[in-house]
Amino acid sequence: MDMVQRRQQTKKARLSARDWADAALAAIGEGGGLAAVAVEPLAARLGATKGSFYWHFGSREALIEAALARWVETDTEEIIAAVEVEPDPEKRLRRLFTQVTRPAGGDPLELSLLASTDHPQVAAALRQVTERRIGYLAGLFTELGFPGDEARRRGLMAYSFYLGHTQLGHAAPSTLPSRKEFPAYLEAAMDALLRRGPRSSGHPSRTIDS
Amino acid sequence: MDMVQRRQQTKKARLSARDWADAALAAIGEGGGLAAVAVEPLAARLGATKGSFYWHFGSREALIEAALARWVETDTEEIIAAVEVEPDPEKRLRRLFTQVTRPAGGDPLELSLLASTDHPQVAAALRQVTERRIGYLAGLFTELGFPGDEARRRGLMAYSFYLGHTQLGHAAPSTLPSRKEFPAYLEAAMDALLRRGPRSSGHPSRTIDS
DNA sequence: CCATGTCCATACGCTACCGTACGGTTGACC
DNA sequence: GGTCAACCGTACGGTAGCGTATGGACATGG
Repeated sequence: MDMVQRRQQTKKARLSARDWADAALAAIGEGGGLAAVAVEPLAARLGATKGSFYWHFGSREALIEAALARWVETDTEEIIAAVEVEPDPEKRLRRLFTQVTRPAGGDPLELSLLASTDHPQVAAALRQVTERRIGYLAGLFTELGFPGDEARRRGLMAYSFYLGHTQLGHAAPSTLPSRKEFPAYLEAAMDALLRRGPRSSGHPSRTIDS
Repeated sequence: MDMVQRRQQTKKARLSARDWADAALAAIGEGGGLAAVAVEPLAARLGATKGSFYWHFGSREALIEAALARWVETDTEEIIAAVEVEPDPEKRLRRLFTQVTRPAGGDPLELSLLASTDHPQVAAALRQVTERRIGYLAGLFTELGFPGDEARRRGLMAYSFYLGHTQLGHAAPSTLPSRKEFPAYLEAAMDALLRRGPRSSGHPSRTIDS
């Protein structure tokens, strides 16, 4: 009847602040957006009570802040790092997009955060990762030989496309191409983003081959 | 001191169901998303009480439904109609995007709805306008001479771009081009969407890895 | 074996909101 | 000028969540 037994059976392990932060992120991802970060439901989910929570955190806001901090550093950098192994920048871009845009779905956590911009902490976190990502993309296009302005523009277009696609996958998945048509769709998008051409000087009439 | 005075001073006009629906939409647009549709705050805003509300509507859900219905038919169709006066499809596309993507901001109402997809009614309304808009865009690209598949793809890309841009304008406006750089940015985007190239059918040339 | 700091449960008050009950007002029409 | 239905205010009960108070339980070092 001692504690060793109880720990094994009922996993009554003590909770850490990180446990709460992770639970908060999980809850956000599962639905309801930021509103899902509610102390009492989370406590129930963890098999604990508010008593535990208010020992680790001073308030709900503090939990949100901790969870967001965790998200900012884990989410974006991991993907970038995973893609950086590829030396060729064009292949890197393609790999990035095949990895990050799926025929349906998309990261629900990120979606929920995008949907909670009215909260100042979330807005700040979002600005941070957005700038990081667009910066990375712009760098990619620079590597591909585009001049500064144009690289930035294309980075923006690429990220806008990603954002919109993610949004679509969540709000109207039926409009997205099926799994079979998807490669052609992605290829068309990459094509539009990568093509070089004589713009800004006249009509976009001529089609430039490579 | 009598009622005539009061009516003139304090505009104590009776409220209609539409007044409530409009107030609901306004509240959504101003912040908080769907959560801003709360009976008691709306009542205060209208200078009335719940007693009035529950005479016109059976529940908060009924109000949401009414407000969404109103939004669906007014918002999308108006813009399409306004743009349809232009006969040339390419100019129509450009006009559409210059009208709908601004250097910052974007329709806050639409943003808030996008952020409330967890609510089933909102999800349905969103699906409806999304399909309508993508369909319209695809039709535009068909008019421009693209074959069916490709037109649909470009319509999707165009709408994804729009969605992402709107999202960016709300979540990280500082990343968007300034008012001065904006025309060039939009032009680059139109250019990417409109250019015809050697990849519409068959295999994706040799740009793909291997 | 007991003392102390760590961790947690229980119980409580507070606020914001939904929905209901019911009585009062207003205005059109007879 | 009375009547009836449309319209609205007030008062109430119910729920969900935040934050606080307080008394344990449990481990660990003395």
